[in-house]
Amino acid sequence: MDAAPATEDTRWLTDDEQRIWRAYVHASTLLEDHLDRQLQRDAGMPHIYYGLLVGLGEADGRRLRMTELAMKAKITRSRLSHAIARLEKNGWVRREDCPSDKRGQFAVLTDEGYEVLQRTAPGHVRAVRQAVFELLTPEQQKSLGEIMQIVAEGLQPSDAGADLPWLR
Amino acid sequence: MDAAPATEDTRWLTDDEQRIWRAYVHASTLLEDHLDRQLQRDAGMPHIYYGLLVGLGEADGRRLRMTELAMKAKITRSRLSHAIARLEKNGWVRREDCPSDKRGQFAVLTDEGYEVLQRTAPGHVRAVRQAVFELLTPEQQKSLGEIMQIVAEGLQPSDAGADLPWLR
DNA sequence: GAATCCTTCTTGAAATTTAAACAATTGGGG
DNA sequence: CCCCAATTGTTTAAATTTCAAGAAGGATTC
Repeated sequence: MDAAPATEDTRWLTDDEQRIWRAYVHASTLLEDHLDRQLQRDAGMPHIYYGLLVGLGEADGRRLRMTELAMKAKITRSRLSHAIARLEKNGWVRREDCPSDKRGQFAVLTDEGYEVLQRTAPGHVRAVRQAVFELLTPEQQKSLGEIMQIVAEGLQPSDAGADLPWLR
Repeated sequence: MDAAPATEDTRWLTDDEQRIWRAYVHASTLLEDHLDRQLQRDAGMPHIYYGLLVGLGEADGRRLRMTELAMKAKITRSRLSHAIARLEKNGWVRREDCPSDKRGQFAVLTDEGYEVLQRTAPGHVRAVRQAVFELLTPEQQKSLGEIMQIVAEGLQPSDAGADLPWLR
């Protein structure tokens, strides 16, 4: 809990940058709250848990290794362990041992979990549409995608091009 | 935990919309995690708590009614109560009774809290710069601000124009 | 001024997340 | 084969958030 070097003068945010940053923080907070409530009400789980079911639903055999799922969802393995335990209690996911690696576990979407997904997906898509896409012009949508792609890449550089080390 | 009307065909997200939405979800997740870790490490508190101190620091007399602070930070009063209790233990905030409303409480930034803010703000600003502003063109920054402003307004309509009810 | 509803804030319990530590297994060198 | 570092996933406890309920003061109504 130490501090940052105050030696050199800090380059503060300009007024414009402040407005932009605050708009982002507020909007993302409100949006996440909104979607959490929508899904908690209609599907009985928070947004991140819903994302786990979606991830499994899209995977081959509706199953994924824990680590893969954690990476896909951008959460820690620890957090995933707890989340899957909860979803298992709901009967929406089950675990299976990995044959080729005795340490490994698969998280598998159950039929019941798949039904939950089918039943609740329309409402969630509608919520996202109403909160975001219906309010933005096509240009703004495109811009949002590009911006978020850049930010994500900055925080979690993908290995695209990792086989071309001389380009780095 | 009921579902949404599957009667009418759902209007799913297009491929483009999917990409945009996923980019947003991933980037915002990564960014919030990143800032939480940065502030937890350097300031000993999560991002939202830091925002509370900032809110108080900017207020007249470095104090705000609980409800005002909760609205400014976009969190529930309950969550704020717990958060302020924690910040009080740290000695960074103290509570004071409101003279004009016996139900009311002020959250007041202490000198110690102010110092924490001063000491840690440069590092936080740097983190935000590095993760966002340095990666975006001026046009993208402007666009981001506009988009987030729109989304926030959609989820939490301000009362701008509330005195012109005939316009609604 | 009494009844009633609303607002303000807190509380306690349950759910979730974080952080750190751990067991089990794998894979690579020597 | 043996040693050792890295990987995989879980577990525990502490911190935080959510949810529902409630205490207390204020505001409105009649």
